Amino acid sequence: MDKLKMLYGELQARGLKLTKQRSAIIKMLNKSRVPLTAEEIFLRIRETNDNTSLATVYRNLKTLVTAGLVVKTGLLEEKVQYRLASKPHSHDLICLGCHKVFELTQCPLEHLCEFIGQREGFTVTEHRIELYGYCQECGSQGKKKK
Amino acid sequence: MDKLKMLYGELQARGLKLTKQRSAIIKMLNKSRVPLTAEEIFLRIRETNDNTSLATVYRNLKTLVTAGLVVKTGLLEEKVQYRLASKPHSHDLICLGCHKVFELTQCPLEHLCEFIGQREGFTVTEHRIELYGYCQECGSQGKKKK
DNA sequence: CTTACTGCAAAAAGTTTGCACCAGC
DNA sequence: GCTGGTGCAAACTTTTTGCAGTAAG
Repeated sequence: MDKLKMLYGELQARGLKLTKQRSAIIKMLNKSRVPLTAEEIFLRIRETNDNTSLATVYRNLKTLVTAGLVVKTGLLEEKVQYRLASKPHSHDLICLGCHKVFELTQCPLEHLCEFIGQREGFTVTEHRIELYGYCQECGSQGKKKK
Repeated sequence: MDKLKMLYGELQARGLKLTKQRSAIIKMLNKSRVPLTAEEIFLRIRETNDNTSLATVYRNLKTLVTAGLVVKTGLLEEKVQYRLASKPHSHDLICLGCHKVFELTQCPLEHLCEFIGQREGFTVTEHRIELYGYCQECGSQGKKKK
């Protein structure tokens, strides 16, 4: 729950209010092992927090992405998904079987980035890595998905 | 133009026909330095190739993505974009200034992947890396975008 | 109090689909 | 010729917006 406090701090630092709906969205994303679509967030929030509108979810996701607290994913999926931005430089291991997301706490590119940038004459300011495959549980089944 | 031939071969190998529209889409993606949205492709194709429908562009993009010839990108942009799948394991340097995409011909993760996978108990079958920053021309301007 | 945030309903944007016709192989 | 591909228009899904009312700081 420490992470949540930090996030709330981030919000206030940017002059954003901490509304019931906004905090619900953040909590939901924080709780989920899997990235969520806007609609999924909406549905889950609604279970506890009665009248909440999908429009608000969209508005907040946009705000949070702009604020850098949330990132989009899901290029391999049908729909755009959202998840909390990870701590600086952790990346994702995404299981094609169960769709869980495992975080790499150590960035494998950290040191490579500068080097690559220099070689290509490019100033790398940000990077995104997604590793796809199968986690231990989904193991070698391989074809399981869908 | 060698690349195009290869792609066409890929198509036929999968029993997909090489229609005028399909080839136009591929050429367009091949020509562009920047990933394109479905609509952009449609508009550009239409300039030369009269009556073409947006629906066909969507259908083909879907087919091509499934066939593995095209990939989605654009998590940092508003809309989903498409580009030709790169040769096995090249990755992207994406300029935040001019939006051009530079390809890394050498995969920095190649050897790291297995290692990471093992350490995390994860079988990595695929990965996606996007490096963002500024290319030489856009250089240190830094704030240029928008 | 002030200003940002919200819900609702309506609108816009993006994507898919049914159908009759057409074109690669 | 057969089968998959296409254009068009309509349907659908996803996302955005205007507005009046509400709540956080």
